[in-house]
Amino acid sequence: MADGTTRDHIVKAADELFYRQGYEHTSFAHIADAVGISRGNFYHHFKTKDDILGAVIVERLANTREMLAQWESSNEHPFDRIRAFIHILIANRTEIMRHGCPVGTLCAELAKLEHASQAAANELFTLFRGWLGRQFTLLGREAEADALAMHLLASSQGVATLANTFRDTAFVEREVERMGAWLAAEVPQH
Amino acid sequence: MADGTTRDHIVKAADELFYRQGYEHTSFAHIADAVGISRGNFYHHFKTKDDILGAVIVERLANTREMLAQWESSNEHPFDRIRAFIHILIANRTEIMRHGCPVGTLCAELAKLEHASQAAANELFTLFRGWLGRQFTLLGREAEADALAMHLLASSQGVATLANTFRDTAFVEREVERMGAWLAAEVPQH
DNA sequence: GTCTATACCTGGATAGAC
DNA sequence: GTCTATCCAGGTATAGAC
Repeated sequence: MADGTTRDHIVKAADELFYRQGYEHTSFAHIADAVGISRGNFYHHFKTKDDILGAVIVERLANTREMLAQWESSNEHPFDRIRAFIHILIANRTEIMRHGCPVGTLCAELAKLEHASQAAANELFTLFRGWLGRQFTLLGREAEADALAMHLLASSQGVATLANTFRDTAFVEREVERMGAWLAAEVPQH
Repeated sequence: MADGTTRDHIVKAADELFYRQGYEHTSFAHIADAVGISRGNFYHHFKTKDDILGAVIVERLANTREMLAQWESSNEHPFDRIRAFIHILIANRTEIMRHGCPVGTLCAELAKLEHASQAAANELFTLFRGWLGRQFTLLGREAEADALAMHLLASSQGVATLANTFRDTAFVEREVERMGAWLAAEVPQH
């Protein structure tokens, strides 16, 4: 997202507000206040609120792809790449304890709304799933790569949900430790 | 909930709709249609929409306590009781794949809304947490009982979230299998 | 490209008849 | 205890001036 344009500011503000407050609960007034524009001005940039959500998801997909590429380029060994994935629970723990996982909570909300952008949002999970699966394949676990990827995704989602409910830092650290041990046991050839 | 009264019907319908559509997305019109009463009639039974949510949570807490007592009375050994907990992922898999876990998704939504009933909803998780912890204590894992309970809760939440996203029955069965294996490894003295 | 003003609707909530 | 009628706030969306 090239910084500067009003459209970009709208997407950025909407992204944060959708994460913190939920999509449905966030009104144009909220976004307008955050960006510092008038409500009427939205419709020069987007036709509907759903369009803003669509742009937010496109933005998140791009950011996610970039993050995965980053983890890949800065970690030679797939084992360390997967550890980088696990580590986001620690790196983002403050935000996760406050608002949950941005991917999981968005997909859950859109599922309840039976929203048209549900499939697009689910693609966020699919990105992680595919990427993790490829790392497990590289580690010689080709046959179970997808199952291992799904298990790791599920583990991180569960930690995020309970971290959000109980706001317990020690719990998050303990579970991250456990996930690291699980990973080491699954790919001992490291 | 004694069957029969209009108030009970409202709570029951609201419970289901809050689960399927989310709390905020469910309007009085939705509930009125489901129960077959007029909108104005609500206010004879409840002062506000929040009051309906409060009644729904009270109802869910009672049902949960009953379910836990049931698992306890119909399973002599704590190991089997914990297995009963894990098994709800299988028993309720159709609903979970459609709408997620009723506890996890409600707590997540209320957290985003910063809703006054957040603490009451979180108590649902606390019921499971305490009950599971007591079972692990009975199994001789007193020191780590709460951590084991939290881990199991997190596992089931993660499975529910991804089941909701990907609607994959095989995934749920695989993860339940895995949870059973984990349990057997944690309490081998069974 | 941004603003103000406003239309239109939905949703929660109230009043009062029956 | 249930209904109809209605109020009011807030939310999305539009029109049109600047």
